[in-house]
Amino acid sequence: MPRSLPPEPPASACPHAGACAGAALCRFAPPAEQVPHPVDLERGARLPLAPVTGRRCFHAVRSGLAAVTAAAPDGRRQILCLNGAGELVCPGAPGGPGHALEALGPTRLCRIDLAPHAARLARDPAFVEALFHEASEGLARISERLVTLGRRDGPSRVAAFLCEMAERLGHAEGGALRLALPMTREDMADYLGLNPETVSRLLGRVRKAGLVRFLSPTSMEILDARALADLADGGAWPAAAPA
Amino acid sequence: MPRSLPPEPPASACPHAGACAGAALCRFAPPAEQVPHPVDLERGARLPLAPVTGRRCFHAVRSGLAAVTAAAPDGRRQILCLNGAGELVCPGAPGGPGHALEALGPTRLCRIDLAPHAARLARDPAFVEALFHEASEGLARISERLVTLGRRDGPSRVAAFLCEMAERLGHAEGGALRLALPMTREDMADYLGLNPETVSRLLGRVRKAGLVRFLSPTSMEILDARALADLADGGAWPAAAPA
DNA sequence: CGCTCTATTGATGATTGTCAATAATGGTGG
DNA sequence: CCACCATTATTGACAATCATCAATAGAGCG
Repeated sequence: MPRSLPPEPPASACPHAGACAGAALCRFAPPAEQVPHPVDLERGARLPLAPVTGRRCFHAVRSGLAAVTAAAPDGRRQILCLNGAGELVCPGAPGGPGHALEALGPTRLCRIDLAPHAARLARDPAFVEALFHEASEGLARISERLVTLGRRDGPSRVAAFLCEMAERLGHAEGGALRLALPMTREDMADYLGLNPETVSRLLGRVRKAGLVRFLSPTSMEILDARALADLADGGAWPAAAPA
Repeated sequence: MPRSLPPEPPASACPHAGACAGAALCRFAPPAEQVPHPVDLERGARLPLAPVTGRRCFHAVRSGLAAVTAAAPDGRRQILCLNGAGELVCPGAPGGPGHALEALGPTRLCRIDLAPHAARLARDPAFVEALFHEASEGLARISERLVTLGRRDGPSRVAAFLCEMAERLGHAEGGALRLALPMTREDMADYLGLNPETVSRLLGRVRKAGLVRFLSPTSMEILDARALADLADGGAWPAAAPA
């Protein structure tokens, strides 16, 4: 699995014959441009995010998992947002030095280059409205994350993370909710403002409490989503499961 | 001073005869609407931020200091962004329960209600572009803050905060850079993801190191902006000043 | 002048980070 | 198919940071 691309979602409203998954911006490309521009990245591959190109060239995640990352002053990485299959990488995201779009696993992107049509599109209210809508969504998501990093402790962050990812990327599998996250503990730490050892410890506690079951370090089943949500909201740990 | 409004900046490009300070959106209001809609708030006053109104009704800060706040699951407050005189409260900011625009001191806002013209403006690319531009700016600022909360320790957060506010709200005064912040330690703590006692301690350390001088708890002079910037970027503390 | 809210400071504990060692995983090549 | 290797994950010990509780001091406002 690791060397090959993960499965792709079904075709969507995107005119690129399903090549771009749910890219709200594809429809503004003229028919001649409506062909997929797939970009395959392997884990760790980074695409620089320049402020200029960010408004003319967009990426939709077709499969895999991509992260918009920033560098702290001391060089450490902070993941600003995660985008799974079917999501558009937030337009208006900050670009510049230190910022990049990074693949966390084997990832296929659909590149939407609207630069040749920038002049025309800038006068298309529907296009700019779509742009604003996406930026607005991104703002709402990152605001939620700011609250998480500013006001939640470790257990709450990890629980909230699992809930969020389960909702966005999980899929039912024999009655249980299965979640395959192509992320290392370090990736999670960089997303949550913790360090990898702490993430590992907290995932261990969540496992021992019987809230999740690990099939591998990156694949798990959510056993008690309710308790997880409670924990995310500052609730207490449930008693450890007997088994 | 506390009961009266702080001084206002000079008139800007805003057509409201300088009533709105630098509001990029004012110019889209028809002439009949180009009269000030001042809203005076005293410290602690909160305006609910609904997702719907957020796109039709905007606020520019004419004087004072306003904060977009969110509530953590446990009820604690997290300040998402600060807006001083001359700044437009970020459009596209998330609304909904727990979110509000709160005055941190006596504050006068200029309310820009474009709801009656929403239909027309939605078809004006220049308007939507201005909206996207503002949302994009907000996204860049909040991303920077996410890095701060996720990857900076207390001293670095406080130093970065002082640098940021000095740049945005400070004014030269007899060779020194003076900064009057209408914020309590608790406000700063809610902005920085710390608690008030920690903020107080860290400000004390910054003071003892000779980087700032306090004229009152909310008014200070930046004595060594360079050392402050170094500290914000993870540098070491300079030796304590003799005096 | 006194009152209330805010700020400071101290003592203490909990959480998290750091360093280090071991175990497990996943991929590679024999 | 199995052994090997590099990377990742886990776990422990310890230190540093930050939060909490509490008491005192100071500021702003009536």
